[in-house]
Amino acid sequence: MSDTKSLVQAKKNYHHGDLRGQLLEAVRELVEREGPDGFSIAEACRLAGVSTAAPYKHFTDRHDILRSAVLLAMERLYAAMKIAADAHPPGDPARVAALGQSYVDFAKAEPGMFRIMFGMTEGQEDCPELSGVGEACKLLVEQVAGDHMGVPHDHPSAVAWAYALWCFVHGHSFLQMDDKLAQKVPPEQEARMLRMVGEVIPTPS
Amino acid sequence: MSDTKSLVQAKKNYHHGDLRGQLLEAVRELVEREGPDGFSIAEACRLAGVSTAAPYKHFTDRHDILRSAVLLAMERLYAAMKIAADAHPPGDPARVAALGQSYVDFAKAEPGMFRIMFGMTEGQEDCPELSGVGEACKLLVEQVAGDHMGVPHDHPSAVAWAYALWCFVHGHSFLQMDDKLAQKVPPEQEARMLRMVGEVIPTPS
DNA sequence: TGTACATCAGTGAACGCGCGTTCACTGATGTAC
DNA sequence: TGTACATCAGTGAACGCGCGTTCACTGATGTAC
Repeated sequence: MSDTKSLVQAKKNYHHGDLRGQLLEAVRELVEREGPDGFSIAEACRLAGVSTAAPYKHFTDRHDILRSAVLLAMERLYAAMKIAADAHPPGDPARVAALGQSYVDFAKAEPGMFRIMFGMTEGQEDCPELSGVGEACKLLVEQVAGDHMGVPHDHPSAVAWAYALWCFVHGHSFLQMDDKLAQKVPPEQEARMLRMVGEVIPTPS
Repeated sequence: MSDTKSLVQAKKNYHHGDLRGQLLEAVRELVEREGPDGFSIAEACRLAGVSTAAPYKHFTDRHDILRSAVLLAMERLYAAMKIAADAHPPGDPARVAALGQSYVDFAKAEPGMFRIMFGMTEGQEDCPELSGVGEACKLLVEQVAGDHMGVPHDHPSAVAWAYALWCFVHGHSFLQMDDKLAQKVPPEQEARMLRMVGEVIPTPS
């Protein structure tokens, strides 16, 4: 048994079980291990234990693979945010904090994918599925913000505050990944910061 | 006159005036035009109008070039932040807003370099000069925060609030560059948001 | 149940490409006399 | 002022490499009879 098989654990014989899914998983693994630039089709194939021609049975080209991997990651992020939001009743300040924490946790768990999701310029601009999940995330934050402020989710104040929240949490996520300019923030301080954010109740104007 | 020359405007004959500087400028140009990944030594040489071997008289390798370009960009960022901070008296809420605005403006003016500065994982970890400028930026924000709150720059509350400020502005910068998840924020709203941040005066604990 | 066949997910060899880096070289410049 | 020479920033050709993509192929699987 080669170590390639042990890593991805499949490939019974000729026909793969789910090569598409396994390739996307290989991409994720590579991006996390080697960094956002450390991904190539060849490497992913090696990881999945197939020839370099195999992916073209499931994807049109390199962009398609990366886009699909990003879409999956976005769905993971949305799922995490949803779970966090659902764990607290509307209006509970802890709900805002939990939502933010889920975002930060995702960035810490998958820094490579997170960077690609928000730092890519390559060729994933016009992808309706991607913008769909993006919109869903945005809506979720706006709903939590609206509940928090006691206004509908599409109230301008809720939208504005949701955006400000997002900025804050997004920036914190990036700075923690980089640790180039910023100090590492210990978990307690991070939690306290997010709790404070949840306690701010802007007055709707 | 080739368009290469017209772009970078130099190379009198054999000896270049300042090839080092011109290569770094070419990198900046390429990164802004083609995106963070669209940089190669070969392309930069083409832009500067020299052979692909020339850079090795000034840099040790690819990493060295990129690191030098990032360092220059960091110094531009610091200079912009310093000017913004110096334009207002200590304690003036407008000073905080101006500092934030300078940061956002830089990200908008040089999105490619900004992404590389804060998104690179390649090989610029152990660069004392880089961390030096990074520290200087951080100190500047902490000083502005301390002045704003009426405490010394190294007071824990100033440090914490400076970090929070940075998160917010950094996140906003990234979200505006991406415009994947977030709407484009019009300049007036951006200015209002930064002004509001400047009006928050956290009580030091 | 057994055979014939269509399907299509895989192979593996090959391609052209642009890259980073090296090498021996060349020729412009500044300095010593 | 003029000549000889050391310096060193440039050249241009070459290299090996890994990449993305293609191609004709092969063989496992499911279905029809």
